[in-house]
Amino acid sequence: MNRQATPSGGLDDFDLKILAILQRDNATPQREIGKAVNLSAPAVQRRIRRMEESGVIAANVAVVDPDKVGRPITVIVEIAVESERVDLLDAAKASFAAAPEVQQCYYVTGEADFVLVVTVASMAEYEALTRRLFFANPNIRRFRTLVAMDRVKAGLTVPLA
Amino acid sequence: MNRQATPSGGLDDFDLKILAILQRDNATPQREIGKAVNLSAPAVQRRIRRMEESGVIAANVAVVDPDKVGRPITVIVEIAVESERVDLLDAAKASFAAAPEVQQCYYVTGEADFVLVVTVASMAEYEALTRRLFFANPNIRRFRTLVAMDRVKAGLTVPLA
DNA sequence: CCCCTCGCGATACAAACTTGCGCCAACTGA
DNA sequence: TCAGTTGGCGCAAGTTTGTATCGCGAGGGG
Repeated sequence: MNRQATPSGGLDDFDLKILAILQRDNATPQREIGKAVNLSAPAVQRRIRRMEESGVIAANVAVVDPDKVGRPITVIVEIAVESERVDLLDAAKASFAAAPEVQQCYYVTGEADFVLVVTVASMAEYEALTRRLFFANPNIRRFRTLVAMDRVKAGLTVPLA
Repeated sequence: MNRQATPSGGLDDFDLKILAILQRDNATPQREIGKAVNLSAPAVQRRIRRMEESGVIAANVAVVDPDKVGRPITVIVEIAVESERVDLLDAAKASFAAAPEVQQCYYVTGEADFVLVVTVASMAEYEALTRRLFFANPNIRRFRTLVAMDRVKAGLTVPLA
């Protein structure tokens, strides 16, 4: 085991460099990655596979521009619940997670209980979503809507080392 | 022009189906995509290329699990500014966008002016970030921190049609 | 001191992508 | 109505890319 100086997760510097490249563009040929990190293509391939199997790489996806597919509106929603009973929270989580308009959902501490990032085609659609997800759930005490005027930055990139 | 019934963007049903697949897994072979949508592999390839060039597909990336690379903490930050002067807002946007810990940044209407999604390794790192991004900027009036206890759902998937 | 294990590099193979070509359908304008 | 034009599809060949196998060298433990 010569994977040296691994601060966490069993990843060495090679893995981190490969991840950084894949995070930016996962269509990069393995040979090119190998050249960039001074490793052979098969070695790169083995490391990628290992990271996919271990879940370090959770998915390989295409990022779609919401504006270009008729979904120009992003809203952030803060939600406060009545009761923090586990079953009720789980039900809320499940309903949020099941909605395709909900890109992201975080259960948080602080003045709110949930924060949602939602993509919709129109405010009418958002209004319909509020009925379906919020007003229909008696455990939701109130929610606060913040409409995004500018999507300054939107990604899932994780800083590496 | 037989691209029929295109509600927006010049995309037909084939394109949308292809997008739906690529959004879930962009390593899917084109041949397999072709079989799924009843098109030949080259046709799929042409459509993908066109969508990449037109920006419908903004990027092809690997999604990295933050937990697995030593960044277990996600926080949502709401920021209120003093002045809405354009140059000051742009400066703030630029500073947020430049920070690698900031995954997402939205400029919003409502009680807050910005919403940030931030990934950090520890609260100490977050504290350092607040100094660097918030306290160092006199135009930031106040900020509210919501620490995520559960990342219920986190993606960039856009609902299609 | 030797053996065992593990990872890397090189090569060979298989699969996927990419390109060029001919065909067909739909739109345009006379 | 009909010819011209445009744009997309499928097929097949060429090329790139990904994948498996082998042997080698470097630690670690018996």
